[in-house]
Amino acid sequence: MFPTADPSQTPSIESSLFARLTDAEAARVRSAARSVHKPSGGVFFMQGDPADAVYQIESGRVRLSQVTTEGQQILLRVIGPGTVFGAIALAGVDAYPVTAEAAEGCTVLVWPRTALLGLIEQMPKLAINAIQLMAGHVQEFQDRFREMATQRVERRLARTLLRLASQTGRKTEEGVLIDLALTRQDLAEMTGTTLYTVSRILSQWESQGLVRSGRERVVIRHPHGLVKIAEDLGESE
Amino acid sequence: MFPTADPSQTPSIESSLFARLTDAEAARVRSAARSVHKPSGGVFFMQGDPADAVYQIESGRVRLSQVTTEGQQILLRVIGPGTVFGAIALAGVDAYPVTAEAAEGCTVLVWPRTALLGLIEQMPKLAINAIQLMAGHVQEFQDRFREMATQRVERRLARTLLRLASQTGRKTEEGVLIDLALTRQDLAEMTGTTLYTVSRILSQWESQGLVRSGRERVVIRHPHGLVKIAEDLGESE
DNA sequence: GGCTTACTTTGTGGAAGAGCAAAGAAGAAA
DNA sequence: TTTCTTCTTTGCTCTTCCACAAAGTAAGCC
Repeated sequence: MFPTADPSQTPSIESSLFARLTDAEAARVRSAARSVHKPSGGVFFMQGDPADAVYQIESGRVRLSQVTTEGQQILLRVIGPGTVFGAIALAGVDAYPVTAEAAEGCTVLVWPRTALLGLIEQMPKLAINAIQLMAGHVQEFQDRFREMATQRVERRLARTLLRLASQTGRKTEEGVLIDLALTRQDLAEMTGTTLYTVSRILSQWESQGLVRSGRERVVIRHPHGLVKIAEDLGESE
Repeated sequence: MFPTADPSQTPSIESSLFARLTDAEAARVRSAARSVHKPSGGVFFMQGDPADAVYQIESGRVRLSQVTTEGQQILLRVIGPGTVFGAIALAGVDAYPVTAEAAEGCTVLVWPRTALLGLIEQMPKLAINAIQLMAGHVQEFQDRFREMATQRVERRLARTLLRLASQTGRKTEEGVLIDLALTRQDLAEMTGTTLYTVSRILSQWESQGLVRSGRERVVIRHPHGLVKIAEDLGESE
């Protein structure tokens, strides 16, 4: 009942590169990578850097953001263990379109682009996995684009929180805690609004008992209420 | 100077499935498809249909649209010859997330999902091509998402028109004619606004001599002016 | 503790754009 | 031709949301 069965809600498949590989194959893929650690704030790559490696998170969280030509920043996603990023390198694009930085201490696997391409040549299942990965992203951004085009801020914010909760939420006795140091500014960038509007909406929700929020912290006390807002169920249960 | 060198402008690579295949390989891939014709308005697949085939346009134009749970429609893209669509079927997703219909009489190549997957197993280059295809879409929608989140309607509309012009525009003595029967409603759905706002902006541009617009018709008379709006170059140059 | 810094809240004003209504074109059909 | 339908324009109102300002609050550091 919580992340809902709404078809438009991004399913967050996060099919790893290793899906449906045999143990031996997985080991082989794994051994082509090296493990790297970054402290909080460390940068994996910057927007514009040559796209020459693919990453998978072992532990920690990574922020993917983008800066517009006018200098406005937006936060595309915050991802956690198991998630692949930088897969665009497989497509022979010259530069990463986003910046990836460690939101906390992170350990990641890194494959040099050419190594992974070589493996794909020999292991079609790996290619299918990569395609699935990409397809998931296409869907996610198509959905978010549509959301952005058709829905109002309050609803988008509700969705952002629900997405974050389902990805990295942790149950506490108070509710689902979003276990990331996200400022109002960050939430605003993810939702496509301003920090002021985020603050106002959260205050309103707090007065309704839906959430409890503090500095860089949001606890969802009544997920069902947020889902109602996210899907505009009006007053029907 | 026209479609611009702005990095955020979607490059529209449209790398076909056939890129970098030898003639023999291309012929083999080609022979796994059957050619199908649809009259204008014909539907290739509906949002929600089982995703069991991949398409490439030989001639004509195809509209890809999506309907939200509330019944709002948006027009994601209008694509032309050479463009692949329905590639999501490769990812083993159960249903197409969009509806594809012929905007005019269309001839397309159709690959059954399983056939193409079989070919991919034997032809790694094909897999890479598919990955490239997907990666292009990820970038496109990431860009459009960012655009939507950070930019105002006027600029988004300018970009929409420039994109359409570069894809399907035809030079006339009056300017670049967008050679598609797109209503104000269609443009609004692509841009993420209302038909009223589109109409107003076009009127304004017309009075400035930038475009000439009529029923389901837009001629860009002064592309550079639109580019200026799309990129907010102010009065420079 | 007090000081500094970063984050958050809230008030106010204003602009962008949505939404409705109604009238005007442009095709299509009869 | 006239009629019908669809698309477009424009005026008006109203909501949403942005933007700035200023004060409040929490965290880190000396």
